[in-house]
Amino acid sequence: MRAPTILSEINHWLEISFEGDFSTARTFDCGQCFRFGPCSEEIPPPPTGCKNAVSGIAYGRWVAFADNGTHLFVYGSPEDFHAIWKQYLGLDADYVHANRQILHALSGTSQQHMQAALEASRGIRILRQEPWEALCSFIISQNNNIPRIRKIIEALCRAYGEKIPVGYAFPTPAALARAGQDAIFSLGAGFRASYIWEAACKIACGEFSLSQVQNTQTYEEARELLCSLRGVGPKVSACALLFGFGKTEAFPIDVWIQRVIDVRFGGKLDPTVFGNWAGLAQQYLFYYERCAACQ
DNA sequence: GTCCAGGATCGGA
DNA sequence: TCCGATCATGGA
Repeated sequence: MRAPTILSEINHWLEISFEGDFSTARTFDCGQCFRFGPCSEEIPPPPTGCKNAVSGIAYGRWVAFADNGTHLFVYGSPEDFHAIWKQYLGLDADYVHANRQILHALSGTSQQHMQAALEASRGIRILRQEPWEALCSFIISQNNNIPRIRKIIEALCRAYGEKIPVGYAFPTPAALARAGQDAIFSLGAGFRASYIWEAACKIACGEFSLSQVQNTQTYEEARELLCSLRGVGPKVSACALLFGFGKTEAFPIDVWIQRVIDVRFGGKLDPTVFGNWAGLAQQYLFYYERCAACQ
């Protein structure tokens, strides 16, 4: 595939050329990350033709993204684009191939449903988030709704994240370990506070290694490691591995995905048919089903 | 007041 | 192994 390249730079907006599709709105509104929203900061507007600019914080940096349907625009330095955002946005992965693989894994009505899901979700990319942020975020997500997940995460960042030029970084495990379980509870985390605090303590003191999860030989091994943490089960571990560890074969099954499988795939869908891109197929189905529910 | 939210844990059958 | 209750909280 053709490597993503910077075409121009105007008012700190980098214009990026890349292969495949990219939708800013869908990528940041499909429930995989919780720290991005409509760009309200006073910065130069993105070049003409752009809509749905979003901004947020990842890897300890404030950043904004926008697109005009064909090109992507990144508000940041070329150095950060190559060092961080290229990978973060999945521009280094072959989505043309991925989409083909996902569709060809199915046939008949199953393939038609997947085709519809892909069209509805076109341009969604699986973000490569920081492992701890993804793990912690999806621990918070359990039996919770997205607006409140965002609210709890923002409270955590404001209270225990490092202050950066615009906003706050996601708090480190050490910072949350020091904060204590009661403090995390008081920010609105509810029964999840003990899960967050215990995981933070184990990581901070070295009893649990995120890099060991990253470097396991098999996916199953990584999943078992994460599930050894209290408050981390099949769904949370799969989301963390997919969005935080770049393990795109993960296929998180929540109530929405289970509904898709029951209603559109006759009650059974084997994720392994999508190979290394099961997670992307899952995200298409998730967005598709949630959109259908909104209309 | 009731129900639900990108679930996981625990106790009892 | 399976199943239901329970876990905080806030918005609909």
